[in-house]
Order: sequence, then C-alpha cells, then structure tokens
Amino acid sequence: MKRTLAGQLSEHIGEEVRLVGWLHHTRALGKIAFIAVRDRTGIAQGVVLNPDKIDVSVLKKESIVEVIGKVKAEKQVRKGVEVEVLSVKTLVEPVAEIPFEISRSLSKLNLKLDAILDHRAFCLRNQELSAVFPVQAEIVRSFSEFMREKGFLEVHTSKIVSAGTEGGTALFPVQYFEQKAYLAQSPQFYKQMLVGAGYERVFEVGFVYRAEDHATSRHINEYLSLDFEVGFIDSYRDVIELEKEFLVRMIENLGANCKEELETLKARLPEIKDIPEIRLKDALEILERDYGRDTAGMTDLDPQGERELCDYVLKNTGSEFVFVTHYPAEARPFYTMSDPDNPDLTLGFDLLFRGLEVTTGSQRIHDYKMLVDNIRKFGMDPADFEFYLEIFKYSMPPHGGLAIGTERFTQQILGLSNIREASFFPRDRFRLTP
RNA sequence: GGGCCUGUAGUGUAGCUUGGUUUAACACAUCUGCCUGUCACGCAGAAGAUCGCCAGUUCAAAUCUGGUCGGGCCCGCCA
Repeated sequence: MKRTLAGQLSEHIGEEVRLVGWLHHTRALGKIAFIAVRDRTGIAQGVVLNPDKIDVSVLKKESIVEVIGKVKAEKQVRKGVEVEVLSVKTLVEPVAEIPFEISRSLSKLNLKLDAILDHRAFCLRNQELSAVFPVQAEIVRSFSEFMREKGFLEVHTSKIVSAGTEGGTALFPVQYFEQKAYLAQSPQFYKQMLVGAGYERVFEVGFVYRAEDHATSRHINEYLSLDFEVGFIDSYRDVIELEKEFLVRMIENLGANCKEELETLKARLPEIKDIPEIRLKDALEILERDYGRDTAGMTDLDPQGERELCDYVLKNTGSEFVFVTHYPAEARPFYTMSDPDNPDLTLGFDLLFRGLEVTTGSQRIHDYKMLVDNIRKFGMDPADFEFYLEIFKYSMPPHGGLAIGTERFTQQILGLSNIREASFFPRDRFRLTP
C-alpha cells in the first residue's frame, strides 16, 4: 500500500491509508488510545478505539511505526483530521533509551545548547529546532534566485588557498602535499578575478573558514558565505542598491514560503521600506551625543555601538537595517576603494541588522597601480599576490561586491540567542563533532 | 589573547552563602496499575545520583580551599 504523508491526510478523508514515521507519543486512556506519528510533513494522530486488541503501550517512543487506518474528519482533534487505527506495526525499534524528550516545545524542554549539539541529529526531530533550517534554505535559495535573475553566474572557487592573503583574520593551515596551504577565509580574490575574466557578475554560496580564537554567541569558525561581485558599477552605491533589492525579495519569499516555520519559532519578519545609510563618522557622533559613548580613536563600531546605532535608527526611521559607510582605510582590507573626496576614507560599508553586522561590502580598487601601491602601504609584498594581480594588468572594470554571513542572518531573522542554533553541525573553538 | 560565570539521577533545576535533621529535594522522561477524546492528558505507586575528576582542611564536605577537565557569556577580531 502506498505511503500517505501526515500533511496530506485531509486529502484522503474516508480512505484507508498507510502512515509510516516516527512514534511521536502515545496517550492511552483505558478504553480509547491515541498515537501520534511524525514524518517530514508533520504529525498525524491516530485514534485506537479497541485498545484491548491494539496495545499502544508496547510501542517505544521514537521507534519507526507503520499505521494503517481509515481517515476521518474529527473536530475534537486540533488538526481536524485523524486516522482510525486498524493496525500498528513497529518497523524499527530504538536500541537505546532516547537521551531526552524531544516531542515537546523547547520552552518546556529547557535544553542547554551543548546538550542539543551533542545529540544534533536526534534533536532536529524537535519541531522548533528543525524549523530553523527550511528558513535558512529559503534565504540561500532567495539569494541564488535573485542573483541569477540579475545575470550573475554561480561559481565555486577553491577553499584551499596558498597564502594568508587578506590579512586580519587567522587562517587554518593545511598540509597540501609538500606545500603549506590554508583554508580560504573568503572567496574574495577569486570572485574579483572572475569579474575580470569577463563574467562581469558572479556569485558564490560556500563555506569559509576563520581560525579566530573567539567564543561568542555570534561566531563560528566555519560559516556559509553568500558572496557576489559585480563589474561595471558607477559607485559603491550600486552594490548597496543590489543588496537592498535582494533583502526585499528575500523577506517576501520568507513570508510566502516559510509561514509555518516562522510561526513555530515565533519569529517576526522585518519590514523594509527604505534602508538608511549613515557614514561611520556620523554614526560615532550619534553614539557620542545620544548614548554617552566616548568614541575617540574608534575606527569601527564595537558590538555595543552596533546595538546602540540600530536602536537609534529604529527609533528615528523605523528601519531594522542600517548601512554604515565610509570606514577609514586602516579598518578595511587593502583592495577597498578609497573615497575620492577623502582618501583617508573608503567606499566600504557594513550592513547592520537588529544590532549585528551581517554584511561587509565595498567598491574595490580596479586600477593595477593603485592596488599594488595599496598592498605596499599595508606592509605586504605584491609578489605574494601575483596570481591575483595578473588580471588587473589586463584591464579590470570598476567593480564591487559584498558577503553575507548566512548563519548570522538566520540568527537575526529568527531571533536565535546563539549562532550555533543556525548551523547543523557548527564548528567552534572546541567543537569538531558531530 | 583578556575578563566574568558554571558543572548535582536520562533531561532541566533546588540545596552550596553560614559544613552536621539530606535517607541529596523538585519537574519532565522511564517502569507498574487505573482512566472513552488525549494532543504540556490526569490519578496512584516504583526505580533511577558514589553531587565532573583529583587532592587538601575537618570528628564530619554536594557545601570550604587548591589543582584539573568540561561548558556558557562578554571583550578584542570578524560575517
């Protein structure tokens, strides 16, 4: 008999069906019993009217069962439909006691993150914990779909690189035969090179690796980076406009396609009308004036400053997003284009969302000589970057791009308290398994 | 790399300040019995913990001290 999924029961009223799934729970009340079977589409309830013949008490929670029964509409059930059980059979029985209850809501379970991650796959049987990932998948899908529509080519660049090129962050060394190599911290160089190769517009969805020795609720050492790079721009603002348009589309898609998950997680989507842009200098003045901060010597917002600025923007404009622009050159990577009106500043920007940085982007330097000079200015040797610089010799168009941290974005959209909840199998300072 | 906090049945917590009425308490899960509409079912009962580990102080340590291992958060840095 063909399998019917829990989510399809209402289409089969009056029919005999076969449900297969995990045993969510049983409720035996004497002369009547209930059995809840969970599959990828949800939970179906079966009612047992002859518990003297069908004993649900022998079934083990989280075993895989097959239930055959007749579907009927029933207003005493929350979902309005249930299966009158004719037979129940255990197909696979657990060989160990489950580590903890997962059929309830998280607020009742009160699980520590560490316990969740230690039993990650099992925990994803919980509706709330698993609901994070269809939302994340929709974020990623929206990105790919939007980029393709805009004429971008999807690319995949190597995650094994020869040098710690970009500076700043620490890299994971790997032994590459007799050579020393590193895990890529970003596809930055490659996506620029592919713009110069003639594709003009490229995007990439891929893991990047950072050996930063941090332990916070917003950092993991491997994260999924949504990158794009676009050629023939007039200014960094073209990059910002693309991201705005993408954000609007993504929020629309989430509202349309992730309704249930968002409800399960009690998440509220942001409304995007317009996203304000504030120069870093002005942002620091706001912190100084309205939040009593001493911003002397600050070349970037600290986490507290990010939260305060978002608070300010929300109160004054109603936006939960804000672009911060014109960071000083010393605070940005060497390939960032300087502001022609003030060479100490860059045409680089960050996007803050609900108090947290979720994107970094900029217009890049496309002039070969300027780029080489800048590498020297940063105290590095252009010879080490020859593989990257070569294409710049043969005419690069003005270009720019950005990167979005997927897990961080997911965390902020869903209001998760720790970024690890937005990663299936997070890699952090101490966790390498599962 | 710097700072703060934390570790008690399968899970989540209380007890620790002020060492001794603690036979280490409670909730959920587990097991047994009862229950015809449960869906956080209800009721009655049972089992389950050498209080992370090691050492010290003491007549006496879950409780105090030191070390060690694990975990969480913040900062720096970043997405």
